[in-house]
Order: sequence, then structure tokens, then C-alpha cells
Amino acid sequence: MARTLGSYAKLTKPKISEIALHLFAERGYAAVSMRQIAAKVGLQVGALYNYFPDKQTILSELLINHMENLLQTWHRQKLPEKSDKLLEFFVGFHIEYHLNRPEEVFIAYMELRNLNPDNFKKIEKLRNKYELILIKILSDGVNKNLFRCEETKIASLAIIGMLKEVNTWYKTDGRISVPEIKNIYQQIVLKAVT
Amino acid sequence: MARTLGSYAKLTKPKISEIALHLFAERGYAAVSMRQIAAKVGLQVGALYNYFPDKQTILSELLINHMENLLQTWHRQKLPEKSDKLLEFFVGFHIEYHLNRPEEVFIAYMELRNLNPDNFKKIEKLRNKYELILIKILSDGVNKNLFRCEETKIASLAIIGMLKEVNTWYKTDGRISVPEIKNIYQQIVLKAVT
DNA sequence: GTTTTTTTTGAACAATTGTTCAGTTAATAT
DNA sequence: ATATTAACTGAACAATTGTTCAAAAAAAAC
Repeated sequence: MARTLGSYAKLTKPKISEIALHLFAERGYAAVSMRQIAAKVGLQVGALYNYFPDKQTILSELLINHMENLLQTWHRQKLPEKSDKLLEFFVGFHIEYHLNRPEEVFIAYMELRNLNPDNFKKIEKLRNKYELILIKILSDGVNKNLFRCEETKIASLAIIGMLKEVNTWYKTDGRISVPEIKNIYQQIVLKAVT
Repeated sequence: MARTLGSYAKLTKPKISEIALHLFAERGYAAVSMRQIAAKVGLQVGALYNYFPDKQTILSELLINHMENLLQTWHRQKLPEKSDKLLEFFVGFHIEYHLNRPEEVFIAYMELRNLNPDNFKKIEKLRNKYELILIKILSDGVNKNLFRCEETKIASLAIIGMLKEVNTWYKTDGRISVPEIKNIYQQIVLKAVT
């Protein structure tokens, strides 16, 4: 043996992923060529194929990692017990997590259709897991007579839609700070379900 | 003169627009070729250039027409006077209008970045006009002490975000009817701002 | 220093891209 | 019927696409 097995992917692969993320977010998956990615990494095109079997895999790994990371991070949180506090916490968590990763969030929504059926299903499963977190929070709250909403499933979709919107208008130089945004949305959401 | 001037665009041009709309919505602007559009219309590629100077204009016309149509339709509505009824009406109008045009809505959101700066600005202006409608409804309601929300601008973005989400999950064969959806969202929105 | 393995290059591939345009077809007006 | 013009074809264009691969370079192991 000459080189430590597996060492080759240590640095270059993450760099490719990172640059691909920026480019995909900026111009869209279909509009970015393998040569453009390679050029920004500082490689020739061919070298990319040592790390990814094809273009689509670059995208699918980005999306899958993003969703898995989101779920993992949530499950590492210390959660409040009372339903209203928990819902408030979820809203804050979602906004903060997503505002910190605008590019991942953007392509996770925009480039889904460029996944092959297998990868698409993987992402769908992960999404459902995340949605279920909110649905459970809502239905628990309804059972405890803390919340009042007829369709927890739809309410959860409405809430997630509302939260997602933040990423489309928030700019780091905006006049409103992240804590303020969290506050406003926590109020709106709580009022909406009580 | 032989042919009625201007008559050539009567049938073919709308057909091109319609088919381009379907394809853009299905696969994304960058992933659809002029040849694919031409084939579905039943033409050779070259013929498309009798109706559109370039590919991008097909897209920009779709987006601009969509927004102008939305605004026109709104202004033709008979509006209730009381703020809460008006907000309710807006929510219902938005949901119905957008659910009836899923493809326009989809590309209006997805393909903005493929517009050149000029066309982009046009769309932005039209969007702001639409947002202002909701902002005005909210701030009027606040002034009359019917609504209570601190940031009408953000609240309007939150509401529009919430409403937009409907298009991403609604399927015509779903178990919930459009009137029911309107009802649920009208309740949620009203509760959120009172 | 030599060998072995990892990593990259550089060129090639067939296919596809948006766009142009001279020439052909077809419809209308006279 | 004929002239006029609208509408379309078909081929060509240079550029770019994702992917492959033998050969070269670079790095690590001995």
C-alpha cells in the first residue's frame, strides 16, 4: 500500500460540494456546467469524476446531507415540555437554522425535480419526518386543549410555508434582526393555533 | 397587400406560449430546449423566431402576463368594505386564483433568475404592487383597531408565504376541496392578525 | 531512491445548445 | 389566375454539454 486508503477524498470532495452549492444556488443546477464547477475548484473537468460518478450525484448528496443535518440538529436540542413553549421553540429553531443556510435551503426547494426517482424518494422521506415533528407538536397541543385547529396536517403545512418565506426576503443587512423576526413569527404562529 | 398584417401571430404564438409554459413548469427553463418546444408545437426550431426574438422572451412574456393578469383580476373584484371581511376575501381570492394556475405560479417563482435585469425589474414592480394590496388591507385594519400586528410589512410577507405554500401540496384529487382550504386559511390568517 | 498508489491532466467523444437565414410552401387579395 | 406576402423548412453555425480514459504527475510507503 502506498497511500492511506480513502485519503484522497478528504479535501477535494468537500471543496467540490461547497463550490457546487454556491453555483447551483446562484444559477440553478441545469445552468451550471461541470467545467464551471471544476474551474472554480481549480481542476480540470475529468478530475471531478474521481469524487462523483455524475453531475446529479453532486446535487443529491447536497440535498440529502442538508435534510439529514436538519433532523440531527433538531434531535440534539433540549426541548421544552409545554406544547405552546415547544411550538415557539420549533418556530425559532426553524427560522434560525434556515436563515443560517440560505443556499442549501434554496436548492433544496428549487432543484428537487433534477433528482432521479430514487434520490427523490429519499428526500421526500426526510421531509416527511421533519413535517411530522410539527404535526405532532400541534396535535399534542390540540389533545391537551392548548391549541385549537381543525386540520393539524394543513396547519403544519401552512406554518412551514410561512416560515420558509423568511428566507426569500431576509437580508443580513436588513433593518430587522433575527431575534426580532423569530419573535414576530412566534407570535403569529401561536395566535394562529390558539 | 396580400395577407392581413399581423394575422400570423393569431394562433401560433399563443400555442408556443402555452406549450413553453407546460415544459418550463415540468422541467425548468434551462432544461428545455427550443427544439423541444418547437417539436411539441409541431414546427421546426427556426419558426419560433418569427414570434419571439429569443428564448428568454418566451419566459419573460409568460411571467409578465401572469402578474398583470393577477392584478387586473383583483381590481375587477367587488370588494367588501370591513377590514376583516376584506382580508378574508383577499385570502380566498389568492388561493383560488393561484390554485387555478399552478404552472404560471410555479415558474413565476422558480425562473425569476433567468430574466435579464430589465425584465426582472418589471416583474419586481408588479410583485410589489400586489404585496401592497395586502399591506394596505392590514394597515387599514390596524388603524381601525380591527387588527393587531406590529409589522404589517412582515405580516403580509408571512401571509403570502403561507398562501403560496398551498400550491405546493394541493392536488386536485386531494381529500380537501378548494372551499374547505379557503376556509381553513381564512381562519388561520384572521386569527394571526387579531 | 525506488516502487506503488493516488490524483490530475488533456484530449477526445457524440450529442445538444441557441440562433440565423436563404429558400420553399401556402394562403390571401386582387 | 397571378402577384404578394406570411409562415415555415431544413440545413448550417460555432459553442457548449456530460462523460470517458490513457497517460502524466505527485505523493506516500518502503
